[in-house]
Amino acid sequence: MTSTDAASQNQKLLLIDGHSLAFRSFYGTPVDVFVNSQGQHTNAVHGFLSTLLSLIKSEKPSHIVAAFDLAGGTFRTEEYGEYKGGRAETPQEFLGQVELIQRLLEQLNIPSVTVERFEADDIVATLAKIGQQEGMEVEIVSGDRDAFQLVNDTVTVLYPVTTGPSKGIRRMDPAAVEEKYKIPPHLYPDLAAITGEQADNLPGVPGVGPGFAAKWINEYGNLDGIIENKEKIKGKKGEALREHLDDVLRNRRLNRLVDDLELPITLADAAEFGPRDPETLNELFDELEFRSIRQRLAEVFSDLAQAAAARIDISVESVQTIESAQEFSDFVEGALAAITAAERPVAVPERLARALVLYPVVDEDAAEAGNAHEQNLTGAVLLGGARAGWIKFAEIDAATEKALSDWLADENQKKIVFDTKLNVKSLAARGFRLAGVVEDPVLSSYVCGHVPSARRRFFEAMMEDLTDAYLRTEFPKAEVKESAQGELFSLEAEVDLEYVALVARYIQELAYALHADLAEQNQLKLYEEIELPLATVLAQMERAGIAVDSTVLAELKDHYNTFIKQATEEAYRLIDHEVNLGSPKQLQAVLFEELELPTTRKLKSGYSTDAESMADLLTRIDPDSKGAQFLLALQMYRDYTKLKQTVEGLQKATAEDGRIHTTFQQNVAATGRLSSTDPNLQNIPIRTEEGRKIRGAFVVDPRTVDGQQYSTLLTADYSQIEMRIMVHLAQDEKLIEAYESGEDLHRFVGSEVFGVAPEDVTPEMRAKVKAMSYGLAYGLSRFGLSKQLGIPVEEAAQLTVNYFKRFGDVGRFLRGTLKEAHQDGYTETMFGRRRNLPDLGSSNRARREAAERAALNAPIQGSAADIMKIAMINVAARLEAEGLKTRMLLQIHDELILEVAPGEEEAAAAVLSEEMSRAVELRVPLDVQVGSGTSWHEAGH
DNA sequence: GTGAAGGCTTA
DNA sequence: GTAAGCCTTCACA
Repeated sequence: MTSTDAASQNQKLLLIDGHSLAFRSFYGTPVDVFVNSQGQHTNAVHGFLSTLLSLIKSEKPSHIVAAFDLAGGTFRTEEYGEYKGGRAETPQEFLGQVELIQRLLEQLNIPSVTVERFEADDIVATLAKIGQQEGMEVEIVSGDRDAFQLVNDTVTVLYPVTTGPSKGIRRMDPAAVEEKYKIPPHLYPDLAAITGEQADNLPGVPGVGPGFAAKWINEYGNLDGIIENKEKIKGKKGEALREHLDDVLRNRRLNRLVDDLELPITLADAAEFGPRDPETLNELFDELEFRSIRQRLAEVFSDLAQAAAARIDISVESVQTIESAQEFSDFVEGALAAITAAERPVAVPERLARALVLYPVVDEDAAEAGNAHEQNLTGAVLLGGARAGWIKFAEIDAATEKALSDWLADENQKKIVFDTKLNVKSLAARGFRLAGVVEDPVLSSYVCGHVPSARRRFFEAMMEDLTDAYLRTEFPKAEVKESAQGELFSLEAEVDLEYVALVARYIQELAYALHADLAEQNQLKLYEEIELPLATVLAQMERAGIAVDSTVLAELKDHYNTFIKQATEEAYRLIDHEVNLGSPKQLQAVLFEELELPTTRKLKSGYSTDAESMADLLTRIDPDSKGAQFLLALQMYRDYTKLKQTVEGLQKATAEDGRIHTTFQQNVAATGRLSSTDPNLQNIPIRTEEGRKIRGAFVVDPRTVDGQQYSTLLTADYSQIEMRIMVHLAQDEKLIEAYESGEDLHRFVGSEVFGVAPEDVTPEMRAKVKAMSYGLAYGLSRFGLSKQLGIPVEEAAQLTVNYFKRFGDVGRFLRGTLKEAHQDGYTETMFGRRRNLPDLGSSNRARREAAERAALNAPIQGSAADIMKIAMINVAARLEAEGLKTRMLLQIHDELILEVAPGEEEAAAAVLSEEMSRAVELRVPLDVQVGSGTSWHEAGH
């Protein structure tokens, strides 16, 4: 193979018929969504760029050229005045968009070629020929069928289909053309000459379509052959052909593409595409008011840049074992100096230029034996650049431990830590305090929109996913070898130093890439002022846990069990046999076959047996019937089984210290909320009296631990925080006033919507507007509202109309939120937290509408989450600053639970309610309700 | 053992 | 209609 062959081997030339793609994009992208504030429509520009980016990503061209038509005549109009005549006038909204596309292409360094008196097609044909001669693969993006004549083994036409079900790019290779037209591509112009081309205003032979044209071509070889044998063609169609032969010949002259034009560019000019100057490009995007697509563009081109650059090895140079205080300080100094010296794929962000990776290493054996909520540490890896140090806790003297301890607690010694919350806990268990964490990939990736799926929340999976996404390489997995017995076991019992140091190096490179992404997305503030400090607060809460009274739990379990037994026996008696009441499948057989009850809503297989369906069934059947009695027994069985399971879960989760230590997930909820697992303490029952009893088992710790006692539990919750945020964001003066006056909001809204005095608002009216108001924050539809309230859809629709008539600002706010979300592809909370919603662009209606509801809710729910997080940080800081021993234990979205030290009751209540209500200043007051008692049940009253 | 389906709890 | 987590059953490895 010669060197030229090698060079051209992977070269691919992408040719774009600019006007054609612009037009296709115009009709394939909603026109009313893409308008900038100057009133310039930009939908064609957006669609064009979007297609271009997908093509660059999927086709990986080495060269790109766009060809455009010029205004004014071409050699074709000179020959035939009506060529392309009779077209509808260009839509008003399309005007100016081609110029914008050309400016965009210029910024992307993609040549836009025009030639006087010729069309874009001719330029494309010329370039296709040149590319082919150079041995390149050629792909032509064009919605003009004339381009099909260029198709051969190395030239493909990518034909955009912008509407209909088969939306996307159709790849027209020789086989595809032949399949569609039953003739080889080079004969396509012969066929088109006969049938004519409506789009070009070229009439063909009347009554002859592509079927007959193809038949003739196959019979006589080509158009010339047909003309030679024209007398042999019989019937009306033969007659019509002979009559319109001049048209056919003219069509054939006009649809022949010219492939030997003189062009103002060479192929070399097409090879250097990519953003020219980020600032100018951003200015153009600002002008277009495009947001989300910038990210896509950056991704596409950073992929290219990374693929083009030689892959940089992520490796560790040396691992030094640190055994003395002197070695420790020498190492820290050396590692800090090594940061900038190391070779790496990503530049070091300035804020991380003097930060070392801290990677505490878990003792696997001890971890399995000990309790799960704290890891047992065997030592720690420190790393700067490619230099690693290893400190084994068991093998250092007091002076070394002191040096390490001081370094960990010094907030001026900056650290990069993967999972701050976990490591603050683990280090605390060993008596170390951790401060100065400036980067945590768990949190930065979350803020950047990376929400790990439930199954990929563990360390290795996250490292794999983030390494793939940000470093474009593979994360090396821990080695697992087979033992002689064939069992799999990890070799990490004896710490594999080389490996853990390498992991630290990957954490470092991820930190750099993620931190840069944070800065780019303008989210450093949210990250540094909320998420990072919150991690330490949460670590303290998890470490504290909440005390439970195991006697109460045991009694509750017995209590619930008696009802379960009663319900089970009653159910069996009614149907004369046993059945597993926990099995929906078996229940279906009993209810709908044996008892022949009316059917409920359909599921994938069978009919629903859920509580709502059962309640509905009860209203439809004779209350004295066997069926009704069975349903009542089932309801009781379900209610009490659920409660018993909850109690059992809590019993299992109670640690040796008599407390339950939940884990707060800080990086899994799409809106910015926390979640709680192992066990979930955010869904402890409250709505029924029987369920509420479980809250009585959560108590203030009766014991004295390390000389510390506690006297009460203190709870505080925000009242109607999401409604208040909606009113604030919508700036609805009437609702703001209602909140300021301290009036019952739903009563006020009810009086407005139903046009009665506030005192005349009935409970039904109040319930309706309350559901409506909350529905708004959930992106409600009139169908959802009608179902919720059990009223006809028309009444729900009328209610909505009346609501927005009175509170127009709320409607405007919601519409504006949706429009912005569509434009940007994401929503933002008051503090700039983003939620990406790629499904807003889905062609699947159900998915799109679900994304729209999420878009309406995310800014509201997310802002509430932000506010609570700020309050938590401030509460923790105030408690510490005032030297109080009172501590925070739980957060349940809009509620905080504190354990109060004796004598601090008043001070703690003041701190809590003050910090919660002043976490943010809104146009409406943030009411906080406080309660206290010796149990959660009592405090919640 | 694993994963989906169905069901239920919270804010 | 939003956002979560956890339980049991059942079919499949």
